[in-house]
Amino acid sequence: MNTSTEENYLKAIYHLSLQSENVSTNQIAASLNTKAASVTDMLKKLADKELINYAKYQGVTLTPGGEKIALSIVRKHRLWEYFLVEKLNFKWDEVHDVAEELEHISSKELIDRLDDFMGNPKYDPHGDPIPDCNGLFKAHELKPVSSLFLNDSGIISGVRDHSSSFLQYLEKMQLTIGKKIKVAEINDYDHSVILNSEDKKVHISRDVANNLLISL
Amino acid sequence: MNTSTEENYLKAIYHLSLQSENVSTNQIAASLNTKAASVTDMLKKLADKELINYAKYQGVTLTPGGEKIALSIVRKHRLWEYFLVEKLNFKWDEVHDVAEELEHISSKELIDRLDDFMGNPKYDPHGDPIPDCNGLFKAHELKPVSSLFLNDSGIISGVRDHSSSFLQYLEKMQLTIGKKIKVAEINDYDHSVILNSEDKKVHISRDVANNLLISL
DNA sequence: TAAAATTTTTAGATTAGTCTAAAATTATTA
DNA sequence: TAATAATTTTAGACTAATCTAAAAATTTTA
Repeated sequence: MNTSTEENYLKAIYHLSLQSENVSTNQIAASLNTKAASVTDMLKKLADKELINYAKYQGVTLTPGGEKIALSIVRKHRLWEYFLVEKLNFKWDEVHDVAEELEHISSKELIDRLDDFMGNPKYDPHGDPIPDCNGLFKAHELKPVSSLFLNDSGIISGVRDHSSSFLQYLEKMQLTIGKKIKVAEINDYDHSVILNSEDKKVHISRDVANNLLISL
Repeated sequence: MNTSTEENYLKAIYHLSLQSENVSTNQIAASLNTKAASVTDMLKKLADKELINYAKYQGVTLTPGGEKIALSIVRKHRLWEYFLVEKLNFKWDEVHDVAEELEHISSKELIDRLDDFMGNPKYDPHGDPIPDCNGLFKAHELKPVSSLFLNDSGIISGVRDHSSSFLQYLEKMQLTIGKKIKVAEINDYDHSVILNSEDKKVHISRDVANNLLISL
């Protein structure tokens, strides 16, 4: 078994790997709110366990074993988020911290039964795909609202920013997962966008448009 | 906040306190599968935090603050056990270890919502009372089968031994929570007991009779 | 391409929890 | 009640994870 801390490092490396091939010590330190020196120590430990490929100064990648563990943590995190929202009526901006704790409960039996109990959901409350018990998942084909052209339309299916302030903002604007939207206007000057959603016009900034993801 | 380890010590002291007024270092060591020296270290720490009353060589008791924390852990443990059995179809002998992990999830909001989700159950799958969100609970008035006389009857409402081997044995004998039983025969020689349960006779040893609890 | 800036690693401490072995205290019993 | 036994505490060491400060390596830039 691995410690929660090791699991958190593997998960962080997994998420960072989706952006850049080789993940740097500083990137990991930033994402875990820790110091580079601490990261180096842990990288040595994870490399000894053959969970990451690590060469001094060269950054890291996950080995297949490390990725398997990372995916099991992601699976647990997303299934617990789904449970909190769908069964316990938490709001989508309230679940992250609790799921960060729950994801380290080790029982595989527990998580597989929880998955069945909820009907094997494919996406969590933020639209992120939930790996199945073998670590497999199919991601939506998502693009940011900012990449759409005038009169393009789509369905809100995910977010790039998971911060509660962003999620609360979307909630207030009624731009939540599943809503159908259409681009009514694009402002050339500041790249803000006016959307049509359920017969109402919603004006969002370039930043928001960049972090709001659509499927067609 | 306290660490999981501190919580485990407080919980152990709480359970041991139900048996004997002052709890000894060795009792705690045995119940946590650790060594007396480790316990002494932790007792100092808990005393510094004013969670226990501790005088060298004299054993410990919980302070009101320590008891409050212990009860919150017991509440979480029992509610999670109820969830595992009632919602996820675990058997009553399979839930202990998972609940030992889940009881350390810190969110009070989570556990109070879980409580509501399940309809605020009063007893866990082993018949132990579940403290409410203020730490209050009413215990069943329970007595062991071994204390009954011929032709006495009652309802199986709890167990003294929580080991999975004992629980599995009861399951096999169909002596589970809620079953009505009547003492059909008491063997003077070995104190074994023959029970009538649902028109069937069940023969149990003195040991089993001692660990099986009845309400009238 | 050499100097400067940045990133990463090493060295050495610190904290929480644990351990063994030895010393101190308390309890038992003869 | 003095010797013995049992329990408890202290002393000193170890592991996991973290930190600061300094050294080493890499990258940037002029």
